[in-house]
Amino acid sequence: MLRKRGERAIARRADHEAQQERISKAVWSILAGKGIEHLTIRAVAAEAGCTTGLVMHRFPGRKALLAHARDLLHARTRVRVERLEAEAGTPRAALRAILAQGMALSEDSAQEALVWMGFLAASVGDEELIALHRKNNRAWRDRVERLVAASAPDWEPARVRTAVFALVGATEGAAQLGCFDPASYSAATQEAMLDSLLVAYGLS
Amino acid sequence: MLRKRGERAIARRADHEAQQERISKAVWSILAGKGIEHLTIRAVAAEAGCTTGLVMHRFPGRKALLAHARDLLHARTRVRVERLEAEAGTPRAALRAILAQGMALSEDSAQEALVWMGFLAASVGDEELIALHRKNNRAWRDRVERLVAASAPDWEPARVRTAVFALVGATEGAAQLGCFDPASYSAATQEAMLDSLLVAYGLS
DNA sequence: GTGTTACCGTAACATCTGTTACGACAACTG
DNA sequence: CAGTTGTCGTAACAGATGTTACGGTAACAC
Repeated sequence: MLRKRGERAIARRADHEAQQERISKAVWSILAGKGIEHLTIRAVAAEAGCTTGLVMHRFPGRKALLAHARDLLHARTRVRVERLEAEAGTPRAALRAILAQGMALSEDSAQEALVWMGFLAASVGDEELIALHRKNNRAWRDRVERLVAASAPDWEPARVRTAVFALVGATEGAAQLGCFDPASYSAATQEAMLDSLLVAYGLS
Repeated sequence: MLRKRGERAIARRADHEAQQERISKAVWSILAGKGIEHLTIRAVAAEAGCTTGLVMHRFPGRKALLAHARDLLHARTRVRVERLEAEAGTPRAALRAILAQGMALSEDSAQEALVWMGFLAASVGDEELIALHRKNNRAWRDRVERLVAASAPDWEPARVRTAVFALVGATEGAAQLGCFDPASYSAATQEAMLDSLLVAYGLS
């Protein structure tokens, strides 16, 4: 078995985190492929290539499964976005890059959009999951807000905030439209929309 | 019992349509309140104040339940939007009115946004329901496109289309953000965003 | 070797799910 | 008065679902 943590080999210690990650990826896969109605413990176990026993040994229950998968996806998105931001030369380039990353431009990002929507749908009527969503979403909005403020330093805060709302809302909406009707909203169409939006707000 | 259709009284004929409507309203209610995971025949029957038997007598199955509830909501939205459009003095006023109607400005419209998201989440992995979504959504987009074209007659079609995409996407995204985090995205914030968007695109 | 401990798969459990079948009841016809 | 027909509630069914419990196995300690 794997033995990782610490310099000295701690015995009989399976790599719980790696298992949680594998299981969470299975959650994403099912959420994107079959929808939340088919997200069952058994389906997750089958997708992850393990038994329902292992799933239940790693997570206390179905809700924890959803919460962890959500947090993990958020963490992954964050590092990706931070890299994009670091690689960008200017705040405006960074802004465009991270907004584009949030749309359904590729097969992968379209699937991710479906996953986010699944999490959202699962949190209806569940204050705990809604709180998770709000926290993650506010972090996202703050990031966009910071970049907009850096891109237009002379704007008043209120103007920044409405522009951020428009950008965040439009990209989120575009991702949704794009992954349910890619024929109408192709990647090129989405990018054209984003660019026109940035031009319209004077942020291009 | 009620007897409606035809000039001659057709006997023993319950008002199926009214029952379907009542049941569909129960579907909306559950979708907005508890989420799609709790949308069961029994929950719908309880919410509608009838038995599961009646639900199954009115609809061939659960999917038909969803499809009808979705179509009915679309039809209701359409008449509401058409009235708004008719009451508006100018294409630009009509455009703003119908876009505002699609956001989460009131408690009712926030619930509706949740219902739409529930339908969307339910259609993941189901080509039949996705087709329904595409049809309805394209009709919505075409309506916005017509109004944008009327508001800016000298625009090229491509420019119209990207603006429409931005408007439709932003309002859809705003509705989603608004109903999950009303503290961050109040009605006033949403309206300010819409107005700034219309100004930015030269459609105000 | 024996004992111990972590790991995790199997199987069971109670509950819930969509759906079907049957029967009772009421309204209408003749 | 039957006889017929539409209406719809009750109860059952098979399958799925989240969760729990138990047992076996392998790695380690001694």
